[in-house]
Amino acid sequence: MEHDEITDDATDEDDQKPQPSEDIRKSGRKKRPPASYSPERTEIKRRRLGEFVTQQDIDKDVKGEPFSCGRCGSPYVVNKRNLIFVKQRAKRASLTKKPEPEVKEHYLQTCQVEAQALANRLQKPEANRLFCPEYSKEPCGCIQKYLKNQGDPGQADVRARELCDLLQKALQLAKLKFYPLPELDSNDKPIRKNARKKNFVGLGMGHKRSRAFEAFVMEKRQYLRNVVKLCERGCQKVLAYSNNFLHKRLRTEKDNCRVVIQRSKRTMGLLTAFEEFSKNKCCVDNCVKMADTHRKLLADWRERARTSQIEARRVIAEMLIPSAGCSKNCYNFINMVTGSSKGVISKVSQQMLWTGGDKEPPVHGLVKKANSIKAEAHTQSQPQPLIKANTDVSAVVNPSLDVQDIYGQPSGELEQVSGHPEGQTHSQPDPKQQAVISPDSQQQQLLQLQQIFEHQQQQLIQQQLLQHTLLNERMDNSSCTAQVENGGN
DNA sequence: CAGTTCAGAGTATTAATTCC
DNA sequence: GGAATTAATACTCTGAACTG
Repeated sequence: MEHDEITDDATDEDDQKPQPSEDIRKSGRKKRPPASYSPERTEIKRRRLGEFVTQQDIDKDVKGEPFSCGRCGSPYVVNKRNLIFVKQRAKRASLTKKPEPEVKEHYLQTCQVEAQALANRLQKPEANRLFCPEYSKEPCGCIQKYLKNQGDPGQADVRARELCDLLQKALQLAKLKFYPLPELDSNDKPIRKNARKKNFVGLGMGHKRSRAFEAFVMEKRQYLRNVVKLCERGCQKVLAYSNNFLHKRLRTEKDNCRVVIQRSKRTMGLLTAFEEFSKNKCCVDNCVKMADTHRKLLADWRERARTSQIEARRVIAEMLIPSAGCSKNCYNFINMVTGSSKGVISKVSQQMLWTGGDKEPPVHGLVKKANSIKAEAHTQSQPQPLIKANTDVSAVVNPSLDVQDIYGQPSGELEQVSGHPEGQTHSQPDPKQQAVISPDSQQQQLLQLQQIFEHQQQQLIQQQLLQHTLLNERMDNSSCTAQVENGGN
């Protein structure tokens, strides 16, 4: 009876043992083989998990030659599963790469020709804007599809006229400004000089769009998105507004940006109330019980997560801090509290693992890029000795180089394994940027980086030793089993 | 249950431009 | 020169479906 209640994990362990003979109890039920709680697994299961277990596997996987760690002598490269993921990802990325510029260009030209033909047919010049330019992996063409393929084909021009009317109205309203325009003469010049100044034109010097345009865009955008089913770029084409028009934070507005971001339950205030938490099941540890005991903490976490994406990541990181060994809040619970998706939680979790518990989120890629461009420009204007010192620094502190050398892996394939993931880059300042940092702080940073690197290396070595030990145990066991079997035969 | 994948959507940045 | 606008681009997040 107790055996039947053993968890799946335990069952997994059970079927790893060789089963010499199927003993039958008096009751007629099969006798279960003795359960082992060691981390052994069956050949099939081990292969499914992507672990490398045989000598054959070892020989195959490292450049076709037997691998041996320069420090600990382990024949393993950290974790083959990660290697496989990296390879698969690289393979998939190559399959889903962006279209060639010529292909995209050709697509846009075709769109323009078709739209021009439509404009001629309708005798509305504005209609030459009526096409969707979006082309990331595949052409979107939402506007074209709506005009050609949806509903009665005979009504295509009716639908085109409808979109064209919206476009005309949008273009008309787009000319209006937030501030009253001065009266113009026949040459489109203000009748009175400095007329705008007298009307007290505020920030933006009269560029700001009118409320009428804003209201029109907001209303019709909903219709185009929800009813006509156009993509965002398609809506922008029809309603003559830009990406920034929606998202740019204006200094002259209280709410900053015009669009209400409706991207998550969190921002929409649709998260589960704390009172309801205990009614939901999250995991075996029942993390949701915290809603009864630590409600203030949860409320604080939720409030912080609501403020920004970056803060949300910090909160997730805090929630992922292990307590009592490796026990930590489950993904479902974190999702309930913060509203963040599993993908993000998973990313943060990985970053925490890679960095040994660094809670700070990585710098946004564009900021990183912009900084490196600025630093590069700055470096070029710096005196030569500083640049040289900088180069040395990069050579010393770049763990990926060293680790890759140790493992003898081809570059690019081990970036995840090498303890130098994307998420970690924030804690390691761009070497190029260090050109502008004083020598003292540079030395301090260098010291910190070296400590981080040493810590990572220790972790890797520990992992390898563990795997080595496990393999030896397995090989011992399997050789024993083989001997027993041979003896039996 | 932890983690991955992927399409679609949102976000952040640059560079050019306009206007005063 | 400063504050607004734009398009283009690249990056990140969400959420559902899926895997092991």
